[in-house]
Amino acid sequence: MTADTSHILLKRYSVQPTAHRLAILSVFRDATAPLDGQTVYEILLRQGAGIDRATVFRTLKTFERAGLVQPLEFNEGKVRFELNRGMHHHHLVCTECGSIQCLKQCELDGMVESIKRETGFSASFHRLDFFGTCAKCRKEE
Amino acid sequence: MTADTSHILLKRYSVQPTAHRLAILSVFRDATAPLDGQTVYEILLRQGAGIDRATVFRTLKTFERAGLVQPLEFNEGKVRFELNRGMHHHHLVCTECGSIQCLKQCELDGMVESIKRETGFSASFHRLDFFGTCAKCRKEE
DNA sequence: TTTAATGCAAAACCTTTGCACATCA
DNA sequence: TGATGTGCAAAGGTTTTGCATTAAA
Repeated sequence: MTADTSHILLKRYSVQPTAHRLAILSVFRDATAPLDGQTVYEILLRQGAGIDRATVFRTLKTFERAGLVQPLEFNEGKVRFELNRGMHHHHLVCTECGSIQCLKQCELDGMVESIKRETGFSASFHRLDFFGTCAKCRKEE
Repeated sequence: MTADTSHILLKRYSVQPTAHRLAILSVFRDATAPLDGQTVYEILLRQGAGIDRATVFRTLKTFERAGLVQPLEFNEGKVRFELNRGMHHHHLVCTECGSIQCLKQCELDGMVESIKRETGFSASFHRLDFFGTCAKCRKEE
């Protein structure tokens, strides 16, 4: 991913592409798991970016409202975010090592339909996360 | 539900049944939606119970560890809990009025199986919550 | 020039913790 | 008595906010 595509991506989501926002977006593009605000802030500091924590949190809210990232909660007392890469999916959260894997896709469209039919509730999005023990931790026991 | 059955319930979960814990349990039994610690605390104060906030939060952790309640997160910056009434289920969270309904049951056992087969991840529990607009709010628009 | 983004400092909010005292087994 | 629960006060961690300054459209 070049800086150019990041620039275009922000514009597509109607987010003004500043240097800080491009940097934050880049952190998410490099990430292998959803990140919380404090972690994003620390990564940027380590990269030598002079940025304020408040800016990071404000930007995450901006990204969220724009639909660029999705908030996730894994029972940690904080909110993580992940890039909205088009393909909606779910997570496997290992309660031993803390690793978070993504499932390839979501198979709940039928469920959304039947909920609407039966309850009148119109679900615009959903979250499905599995908590348990990952393959690696299972072997180690 | 009598006070007696609450007493027995706590013992069954190996939780020492004190007056405060019975009161907190009773709040959950009367609740129609999952509750966060601060709300439980305020309900108890309104009922005239002299209890400390720390005791409420400590008790919720105790209940959670004992398996008596389940923690839930709905993107609110706080944790809600609901009584573990045996029947595992999911939620419909209205993003307009904030109401939370429960679905009758869960149909994801097959998915848990296929995840284990395909990824080796052993899911001991999961969370599935739908966010959108409830029937009432849809009509009002 | 007019609007939006940022840094700084402070605060808000939810939650946890240390310690002394009270209560239960 | 010995272990556990509780109140009080303080602090921890995450996130938000007001305001002056800076940068962008």
